[in-house]
Amino acid sequence: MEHDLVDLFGRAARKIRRNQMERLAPLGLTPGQSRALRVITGAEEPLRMGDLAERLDVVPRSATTVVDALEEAGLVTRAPDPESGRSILVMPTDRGRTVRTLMGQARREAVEEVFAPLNAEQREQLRALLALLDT
Amino acid sequence: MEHDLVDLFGRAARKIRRNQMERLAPLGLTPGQSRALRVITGAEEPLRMGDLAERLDVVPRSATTVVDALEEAGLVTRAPDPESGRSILVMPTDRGRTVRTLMGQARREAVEEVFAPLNAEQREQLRALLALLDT
DNA sequence: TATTGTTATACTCTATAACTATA
DNA sequence: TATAGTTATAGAGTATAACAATA
Repeated sequence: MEHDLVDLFGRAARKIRRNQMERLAPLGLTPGQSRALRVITGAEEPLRMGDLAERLDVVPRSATTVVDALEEAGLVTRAPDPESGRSILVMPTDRGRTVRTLMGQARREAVEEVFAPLNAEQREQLRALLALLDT
Repeated sequence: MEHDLVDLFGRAARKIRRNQMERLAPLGLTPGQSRALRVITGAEEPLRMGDLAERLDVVPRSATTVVDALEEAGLVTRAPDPESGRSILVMPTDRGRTVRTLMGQARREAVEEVFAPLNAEQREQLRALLALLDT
């Protein structure tokens, strides 16, 4: 095995990405849209665009693109923030919440497929190590 | 921490990608080009395009793009395979080998920065877990 | 003048499909 | 007809810079 950590990361990331695209396509979602929908439906309060971008770990401009797509698909709506005036709030529609549920199922199947070589203990180990990197 | 394995993977992958782009930019390389140059310079024999694609885990068309860029930068050359006629061999130039060395340095610095939160034992654990996924 | 989000634009990575040349 | 690589094209993700509206 001549692959270093970065290589192995890239290989796993490509595999995950392909799997996600395949599983999410029937729902009309890309992996990035699914991620954003998960954050938006998971938030306790409607999110401002800037906060969404931060949680997604992307620049604000990138959040605009993904919310445009989700809005056009009828899964989220934008509304002016009554408290700010220059902020915009994003919140899920009923359909968005429904799709979010279906998506969760697809996602679990995807995880099961990609991480099949790891047992429960190994997955937890991996999760803990990756969490350390997320700082 | 509300992130699952796939999320954490994505977050780490984005961090690695940003770091690599920054470190490799001074060399005029993208992460994908650097990866290909590493495979090409690391091969014992000149590689056929198809073999390169396979080792990079991409479709042949994607190998064409990256080799185009490396060739234009004077880091690799293409030559017809004397044994096949419809195959094309890719091999590094002297400059390609030089850049490969500089690149190795940049890469080690990048790894050190991104994986700083992990000690040697944890990195080895992570490497082993990721290797299990690479099947 | 600083902040929030968007329009405009570009680049990286990857993929499918159709075509060319060879076998 | 099957294989190797390329041309043509597209879509997903991300980014910087310039701008409008608001504060």
